[in-house]
Amino acid sequence: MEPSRYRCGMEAAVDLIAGKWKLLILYHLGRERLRFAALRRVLGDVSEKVLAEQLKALVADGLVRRIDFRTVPPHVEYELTEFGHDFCKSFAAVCEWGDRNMDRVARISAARVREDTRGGRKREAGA
Amino acid sequence: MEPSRYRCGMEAAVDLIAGKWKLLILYHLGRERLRFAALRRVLGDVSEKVLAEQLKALVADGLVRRIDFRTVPPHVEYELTEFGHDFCKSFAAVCEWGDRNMDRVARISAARVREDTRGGRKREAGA
DNA sequence: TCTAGTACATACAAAAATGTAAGTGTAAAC
DNA sequence: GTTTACACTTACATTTTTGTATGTACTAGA
Repeated sequence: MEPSRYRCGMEAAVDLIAGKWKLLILYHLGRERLRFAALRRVLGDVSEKVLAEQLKALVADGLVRRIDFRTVPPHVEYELTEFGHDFCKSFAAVCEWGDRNMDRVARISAARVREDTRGGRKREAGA
Repeated sequence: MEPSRYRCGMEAAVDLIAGKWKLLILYHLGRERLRFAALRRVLGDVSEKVLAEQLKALVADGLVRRIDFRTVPPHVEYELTEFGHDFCKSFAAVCEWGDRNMDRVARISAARVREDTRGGRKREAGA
């Protein structure tokens, strides 16, 4: 009944950060402890539903800790666990790379959109 | 008409590796130049369609180079560009982290599946 | 001749991720 | 007393991603 063993560490890491928000969430929580609404603001355009789901998953995976002040109206903060911090640190170089190459990546991204906009040309080879 | 600017380098990086295969593809190509079928084998269970799509995107993004020997039957090899290599290097620490924590992550992943199978129960502990 | 292998493309189906809109209960600010 | 804010949840719709099956043009090997 052994679950899937990864072929390399990268597969394990990818398993934890799948999706387009988790890495960003970890990144921001790595810098400061944040409340739900504050986290949403720094992320830009996540819906509440998606953010709640992602956070729940990160908490379940042991990367993030949820701190509930049990007040009303609610006050909840999120922070990284030790495990989460350790993981997050391994992404420091990625973040720096992104900072250095931001403009280039933005151009790549923009070019991608342009490709999509023009109709993709398709060639009919045979009948 | 400036396209969206990223708020941080991490967003830019995420934009390039979105999906669950690209990071793995970059990782493997970072170690050796590979043919399509060989890459598929090291990745494990990608379908040809998906791999072809991902590779096309990576090539379009300038991270991977496609080398076509123009023979028949076809012989094509894929390798990282300089840009791709540079990016890939920034993930070295992530990979190492994954290697060190592989077992723990495997357990987390397994627990996730079990949760899904049984009815999910929720309990929270205060601060 | 039949099979297997190469590197894909294409039509289609299914699954997963994401988004939208509304609701919940309370309380402080206006 | 109405609005705003908090941290969500739920139902639902849409988008994106992933997978399946098949076809292509060709050749080397059995």
